[in-house]
Amino acid sequence: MGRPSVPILSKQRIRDTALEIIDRDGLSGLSMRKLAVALGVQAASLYSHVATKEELLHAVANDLAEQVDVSGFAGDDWRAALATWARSYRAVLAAHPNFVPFLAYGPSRREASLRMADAVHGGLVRAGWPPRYATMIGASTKYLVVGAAISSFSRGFEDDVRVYWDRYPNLSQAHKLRQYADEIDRDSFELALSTFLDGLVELHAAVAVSAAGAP
Amino acid sequence: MGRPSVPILSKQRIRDTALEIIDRDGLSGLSMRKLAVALGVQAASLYSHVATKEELLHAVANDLAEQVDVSGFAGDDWRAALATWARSYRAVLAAHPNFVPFLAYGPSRREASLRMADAVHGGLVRAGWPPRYATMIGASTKYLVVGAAISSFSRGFEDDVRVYWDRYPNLSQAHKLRQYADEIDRDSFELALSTFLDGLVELHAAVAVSAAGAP
DNA sequence: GGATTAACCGAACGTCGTTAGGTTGTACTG
DNA sequence: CAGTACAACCTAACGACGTTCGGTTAATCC
Repeated sequence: MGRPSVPILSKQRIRDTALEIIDRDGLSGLSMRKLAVALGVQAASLYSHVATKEELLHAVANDLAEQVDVSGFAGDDWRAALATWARSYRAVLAAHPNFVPFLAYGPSRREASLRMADAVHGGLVRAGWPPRYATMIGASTKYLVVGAAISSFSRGFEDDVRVYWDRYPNLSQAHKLRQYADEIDRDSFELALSTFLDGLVELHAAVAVSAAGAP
Repeated sequence: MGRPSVPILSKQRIRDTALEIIDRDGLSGLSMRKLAVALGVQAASLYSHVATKEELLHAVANDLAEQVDVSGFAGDDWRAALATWARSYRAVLAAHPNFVPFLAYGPSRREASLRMADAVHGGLVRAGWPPRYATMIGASTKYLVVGAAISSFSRGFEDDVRVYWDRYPNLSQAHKLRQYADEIDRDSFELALSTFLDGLVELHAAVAVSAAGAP
């Protein structure tokens, strides 16, 4: 066959198609061969553009991290910025539930994840939080988001639904159970988030460095 | 050849050895062949005791879930029970960091997980929480625990920060270095947990069903 | 003591990620 | 404008994986 007149592959197209397959067939449903077929190519050809499957997945993760909204940390309302960040983060993960488990392997070497962490930390310090608190708050919020994503979206709610079933016998229709689970998940997340942020507001008054904070 | 005089394998020994390999070599470091070698047996022999590798991993997960302490929910201090549960849950996951990512696939059909969820839910309802709040509080707490476990134990970005720390000025904190990472993780978790629980105490006063709650 | 079953083995199947080496088109060099 | 370099795809194969099939032998049951 040889080289095509116009290139068939590009790193971006490979990443996009990989995410499509993951969304459709699950994380373990993605193989380099299946990905190659979806791109109209042989599996070996992918390795001209991608070093390894794992690197590809990290690149996909990086694309997703880029979609998280950290713009709020440029402003002066740190509570709103945290809330926006957390909800946006969660929304991105919820849009690709099958991919969430991969994030469990940590944000190693992902540019966008580090940029995100940097924006959060900088915004909080600028709002008067001592650096150590800024670090902890960023970590805690991420715990909530990632924990919610993993516990909820990634196919695990089947058994939780059974528990809900016992507690709420009026929900006897299976299709409503799914709806209800989503609602419970969102409400649980919002409960934890708002409780956490409210607590932080009190804490801020006690520990904030006023020099960098209010005008 | 043939059947041994005294059985070499047992389900429990297979599970224990599998967890040992995961702890040592990581989740992807466990293969049925390697597991068989560790047990002094051929790979095919495992399938007399275990239907599939995934089922084996779920069984291991079930063993771990059994170690989580939900005894507090038998008492009448729901806040202490929640705190004990969360810390115990986290400790179990921290003891087997390489296994945490598997939990991302959800606790489907794990008896011990269901028992745990049931104990939590029952304890909270007995303390006067409306069932819907009991469900949400259980979910929220689990978010925190699982999120903390995944974000922290399973390959955090301590090493990478060393690589990137000149490029991201807000991240160049000594807090992120490896020797402080564990401390930061624990403190972040405790910050989120105590803030959450404190918020719940206020909420309890507003929504609790007094009939079932206090004496 | 003969049949059944439990426990392990050897060999194989199909799939996986990945690599080596080929072929052909495009782009640059003299 | 010929020649070379390289880029982008190919075919073929490697070793490891989860799993299955059909043995072989020891314990167990009637």
